Amino acid sequence: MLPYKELARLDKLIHEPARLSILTALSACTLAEFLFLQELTGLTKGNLSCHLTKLEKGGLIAIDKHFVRKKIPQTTIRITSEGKAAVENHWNRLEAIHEAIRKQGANSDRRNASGE
Amino acid sequence: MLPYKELARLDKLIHEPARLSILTALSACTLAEFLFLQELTGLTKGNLSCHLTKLEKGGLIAIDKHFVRKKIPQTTIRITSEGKAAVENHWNRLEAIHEAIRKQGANSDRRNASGE
DNA sequence: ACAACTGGTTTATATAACAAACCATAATCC
DNA sequence: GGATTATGGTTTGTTATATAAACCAGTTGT
Repeated sequence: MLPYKELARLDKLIHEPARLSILTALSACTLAEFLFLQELTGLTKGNLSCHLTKLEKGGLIAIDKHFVRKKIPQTTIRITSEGKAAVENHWNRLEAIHEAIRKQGANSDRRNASGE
Repeated sequence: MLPYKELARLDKLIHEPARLSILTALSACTLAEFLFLQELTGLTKGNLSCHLTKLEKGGLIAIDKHFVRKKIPQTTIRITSEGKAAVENHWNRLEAIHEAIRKQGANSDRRNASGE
């Protein structure tokens, strides 16, 4: 596909900054606690909670809500294999698109679609 | 700043896929016609129009609406110097963040904030 | 004259992001 | 032992956003 079109059509579930941060962070951990993830990303709890829900619905992460010693609530998150593949793929595509544009972009100084 | 925080706080005016595509395309042209930009990015007219308005309000692009031979309406767009700097900076930051995470991310497999 | 096309803009809607308020339990203080 | 604060989040509400669909003025074709 043309690089600019590909760029314009990037998956926004993954591309959104907060979620890209979450997913990339999770790619580097086997398991992350909610509060750890909050500190890493700097997001508010409410915000993080919403983004996690969205990512879980998309099948990119798995959320486990449990209690420590049957008392203290604790939410742990891990990335799914699909999630991991999706983030890696996203970063690779970003890089590839940017590279493609850098190479061919120099001689694309046309003002209209027909090249008139 | 910590790379995950920086990632989560990226400027969304620039980062949004359609606008990143528009800005990156404009960086490679001295001037672009509306329809040319539409073909490059694959966006609908209405959608493109809205994104352009937003980018203009942000001072990243300049829009010139005029008539060809006093008859045919034509909208041409060029990127401002601030806009050009902002997109280049955005791509550079994305790359730098990704690189930083790749380097230090390997040993960040901690489950909680305190490193307990 | 009427239909269809150009080159867009405006409007409407559905979704999104985010902050603020909330809630249950637990530990702390007096 | 009652109130107070802290922990670990979730729910709710507001505002902004992205997108499609409808529209519009002018022009060209028949």
